Amino acid sequence: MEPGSEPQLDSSQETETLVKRLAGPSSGKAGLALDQTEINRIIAEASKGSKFYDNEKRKDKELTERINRIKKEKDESMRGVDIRKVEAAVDQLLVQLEAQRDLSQIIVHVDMDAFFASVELLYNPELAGKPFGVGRGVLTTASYEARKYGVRSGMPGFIAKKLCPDLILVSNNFSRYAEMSAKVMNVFRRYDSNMCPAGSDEAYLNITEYSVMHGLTAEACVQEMRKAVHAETQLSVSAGIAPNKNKPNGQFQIPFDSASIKAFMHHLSIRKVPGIGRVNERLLESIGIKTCGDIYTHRVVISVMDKRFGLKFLLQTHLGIASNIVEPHLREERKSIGAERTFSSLGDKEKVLQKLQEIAAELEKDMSRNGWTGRTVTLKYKLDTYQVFTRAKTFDRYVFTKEELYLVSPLAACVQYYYE
DNA sequence: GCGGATCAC
DNA sequence: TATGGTGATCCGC
Repeated sequence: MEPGSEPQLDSSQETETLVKRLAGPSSGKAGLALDQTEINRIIAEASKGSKFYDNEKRKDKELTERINRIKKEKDESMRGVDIRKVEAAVDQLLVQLEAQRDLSQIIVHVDMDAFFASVELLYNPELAGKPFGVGRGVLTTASYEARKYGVRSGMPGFIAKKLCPDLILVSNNFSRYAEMSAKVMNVFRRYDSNMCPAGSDEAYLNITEYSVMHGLTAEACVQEMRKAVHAETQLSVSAGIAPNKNKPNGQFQIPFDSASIKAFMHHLSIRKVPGIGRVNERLLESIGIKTCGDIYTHRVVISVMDKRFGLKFLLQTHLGIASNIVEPHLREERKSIGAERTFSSLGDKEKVLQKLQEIAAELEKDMSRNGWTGRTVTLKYKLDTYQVFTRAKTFDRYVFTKEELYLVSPLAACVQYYYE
């Protein structure tokens, strides 16, 4: 490689991935926007020069380097591999996985349409038909009119305004959302008493029993349930019906047979698979995988690098096989509880310690309300460069008071360290 | 057990 | 001018 030619290549490649990264994790998810390339350019332009931009650039560079290391690792791992033999072994595993496919359960994934925005519309009908975003600082959701401009949840308000100058911004009203969420969840529960909420606006249901008991098809059940939600809350809900929890895209029932499911998966972007985020999308793309169909094509590489890519998971994804067990999270299964806050500026050490005490007090309140406790206390702190650090300490006894959380924890020591 | 990363919502 | 909060999991020490 000529000195001078490589950096050029790197920097142009870096720009493309960086511009995409800056657009945020939920960009390009729904194809509502007119011109995603132009939108991404505007976002990148608005971000340029900020510390946030610099941090994203740093992370993008680190990821690119990681990918280059993995590519090298791949070349080394593939040397001397008996491709036919590995293919045969993987194909054998596919046969085994296919034999375990269970089409007996009717799983429904329900998702409220633009939930927070829809609730705001109920309280303020003036907003109907207008582009608006919910949330100050960072948006929690955007109306469909705003989405046409590329406005997305997780996007800072000032960038959303650049994309859509007429955008109206309204504040979050979390108590309203909680109230409406409870109403909606109660409707869902009538169709599956064991349904599993996934956040405030989503849930998984197993309606097998309900449809048998009422002599209804899955589609009829879901139709009825969606009508009930709308009648009781004026909110609309989309649903995907499948033999497992990997929802089809949008409102849709997939036929309950192996061939149809595999055909559906074939062109599905790997990014749609739960658990494959922006990073894994790039890692998989680097070995030629963009769709779930590509998994089969590249099965030998995945198999040889099983530890990095997870062969079994990807083969199941290729086949469209996923968990079909729906159960609510039990209280005892809770692993952690926390509180965090972002400050625009925090002042001196005394101010920082005071804020830490306030957060510890808030956490104590949350913990005592439900009788939660734990042995490991973790401090997470973010610098104004957006770099995030954690420091944790495990005690030989359970802690729960704010004094313990604050004083007995490593928090104070870390802040001390940062200031000295 | 610790710290960094990734992911979903 | 300016980019969130909560909880879970995995990997490599």
